[in-house]
Amino acid sequence: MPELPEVETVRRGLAPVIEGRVIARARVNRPDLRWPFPPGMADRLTGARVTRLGRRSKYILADLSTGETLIIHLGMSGRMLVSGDPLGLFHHAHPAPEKHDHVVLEIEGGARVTFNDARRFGAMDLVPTDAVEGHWLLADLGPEPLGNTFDERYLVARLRGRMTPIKAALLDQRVVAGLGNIYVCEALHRAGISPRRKAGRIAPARLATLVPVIRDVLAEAIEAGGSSLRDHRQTDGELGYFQHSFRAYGREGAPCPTPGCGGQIARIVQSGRSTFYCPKCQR
DNA sequence: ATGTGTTCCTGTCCGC
DNA sequence: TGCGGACAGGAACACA
Repeated sequence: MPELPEVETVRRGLAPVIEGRVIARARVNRPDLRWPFPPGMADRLTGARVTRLGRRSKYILADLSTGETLIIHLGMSGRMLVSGDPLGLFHHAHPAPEKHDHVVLEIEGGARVTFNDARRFGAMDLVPTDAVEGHWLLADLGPEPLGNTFDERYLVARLRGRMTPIKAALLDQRVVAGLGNIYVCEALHRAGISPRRKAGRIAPARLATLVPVIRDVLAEAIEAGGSSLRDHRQTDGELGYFQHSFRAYGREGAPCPTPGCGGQIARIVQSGRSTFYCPKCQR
């Protein structure tokens, strides 16, 4: 499911279509996703202008002229597809409705934004804009990995004493917000750190190398439109293509791409989730 | 507090 | 083809 690069890709595709525009009509086709929609959500969206489309971690935040903000999480399989873009340059005419089209926003001027989420692990909520940071889903999030407060000092201090494997620590959204299974595997491979190593037992200098590596892999993935394994699509329906640049994720049995390593990518399970890494060059 | 396992839901793929 | 099981990009929740 979408991690930070996929969510940012979706935000960037959505922004030119809805930022500054009015939601002419909102429609919900079921009462809930992972949780019930907030009361009267469709009515509260209808007629509102989207003043700004932002992102925090894996959440898309649509600030509205009504003083509220629509919080959107794509869960594992959520997509936001744009159709009928009046510019006609990037987006297709309205396609036939699909199974799992749960929320549809008709934008003044003719564009349509459709939220489709087969597995329904996604979520939406609508709260006063000044309450977004304190929202229970966002309140405990750690720093943005591409932001200034995520630096070597922070990471070393934050992981001091932690006995959990570094893989699990980086998946913990309170430590750093926005990484998921793919980009944690990719970052650890690039840093040459074993995913099994206890987070608090890694030498600070080695831990510090993770910071630029995480930034790099996320930036490259955003540049590539994210990674499409099965569900992720850009807002125009196109695939992302960063999956072609994976060095470890999903490559069990393949040769390790590290120059001169000669090892083989292995798959293990850590706290119920697949980890891909090279046992030879990741120590 | 910290760490781990389970759970939500649907779709797809692989082996028999 | 059909069927069962494993697995999937998240993360809240319950429990040791």
